[in-house]
Amino acid sequence: MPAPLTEERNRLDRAALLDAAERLFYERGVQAVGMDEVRAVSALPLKRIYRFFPGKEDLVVAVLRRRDQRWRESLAAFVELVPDPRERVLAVFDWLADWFAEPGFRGCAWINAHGELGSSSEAVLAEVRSHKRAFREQLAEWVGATGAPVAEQVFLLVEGAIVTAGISGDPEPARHARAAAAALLGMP
Amino acid sequence: MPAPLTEERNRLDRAALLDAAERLFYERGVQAVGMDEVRAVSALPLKRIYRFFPGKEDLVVAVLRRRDQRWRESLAAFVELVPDPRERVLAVFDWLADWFAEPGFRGCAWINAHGELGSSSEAVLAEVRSHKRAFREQLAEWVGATGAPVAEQVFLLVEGAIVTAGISGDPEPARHARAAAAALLGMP
DNA sequence: ACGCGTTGAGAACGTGCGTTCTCCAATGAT
DNA sequence: ATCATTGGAGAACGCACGTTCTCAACGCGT
Repeated sequence: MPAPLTEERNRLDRAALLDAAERLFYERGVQAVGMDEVRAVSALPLKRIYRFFPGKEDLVVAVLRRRDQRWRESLAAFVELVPDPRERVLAVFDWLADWFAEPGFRGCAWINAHGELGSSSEAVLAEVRSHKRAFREQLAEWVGATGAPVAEQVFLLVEGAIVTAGISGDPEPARHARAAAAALLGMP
Repeated sequence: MPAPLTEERNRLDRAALLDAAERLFYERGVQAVGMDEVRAVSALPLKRIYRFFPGKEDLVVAVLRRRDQRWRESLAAFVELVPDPRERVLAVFDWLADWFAEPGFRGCAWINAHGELGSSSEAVLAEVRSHKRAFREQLAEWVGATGAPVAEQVFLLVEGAIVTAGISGDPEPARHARAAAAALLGMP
């Protein structure tokens, strides 16, 4: 019964591949990273990489999709510890502040991918829009629970904060966006 | 005295080159456009292009710099027609709404360039930061004139609206951001 | 122990990039 | 008219990419 062993190894290697690709793509951009570098960092034969994903575009999409899961789950796990609806919305910005302060933070992976590939890869564009839609709905539920009809506005603050922190390299936008969200929620 | 004629032709050709490059880079991304395509669209010999700009990176920076001038001047000309300070700030979002609705709108050229080249080109990164700083200061003056200390928050709303409109292809974020700005300015 | 199908490691391939070089026509001074 | 110099048009170069191919080593059923 080597079959289960093979499957287990597949799972691990696939994860290692996505780890390597995600790190490289996020740090340096998709087009600036060659498949050979992905191979070197993942320590997987090129042949096996192309068995997992038939082309680079598929790898990019898979990276974004897995990151979407992790990113939104991590955010949800953090903010849902906060019981009060309005404080819960503000906790989103506390989570952002922690994220912005992480070493190697370089803005939103989906926005970056959109700028780089949004016009040339239909699949990447769809994945970016899917992530943004999912996050927007997630956020809209939390904001909706406060009773204030400002979900879209809070979403724009989050997006602005991520982009600005990514470009400036400064986590400060999280605090300003938090203050703005508090005002919109009627918390003086 | 062919010198003045030559200079005039240089000015025109340089403008045609920047026009071609700006259109191509914005529509399809910088890395997706080859210098040969810039040559074809600008109808200039490659040799002359490389006389104007020693490398593609210099061309990219020049495109961003000229666009920054045009973009901020156009915005200022629009909003400074409005005398009332608070209405003037809201006019920024009306200008954004018009921009978002233009055919071929594909988000913020500087944010896109940052996602694509921010980690590999120091010169592009500096140009992007310079544009964002200049715009932020411009906006801070207009917001400052209202007396409300919310310049940074309004800036984040603008950035969020641009990014979101660029990804979704929908100009609606301008209206939501406008409503949020009005609330922050204390306009019920 | 022994074939035999599968895998790993990396060379090879075709393509397209940014950049430079070649060559010839046009121009302007003598 | 001639000749030196410039500038245009595009071929050529070197390189790096995504992808595919080669071939030796290995594992497993018999």
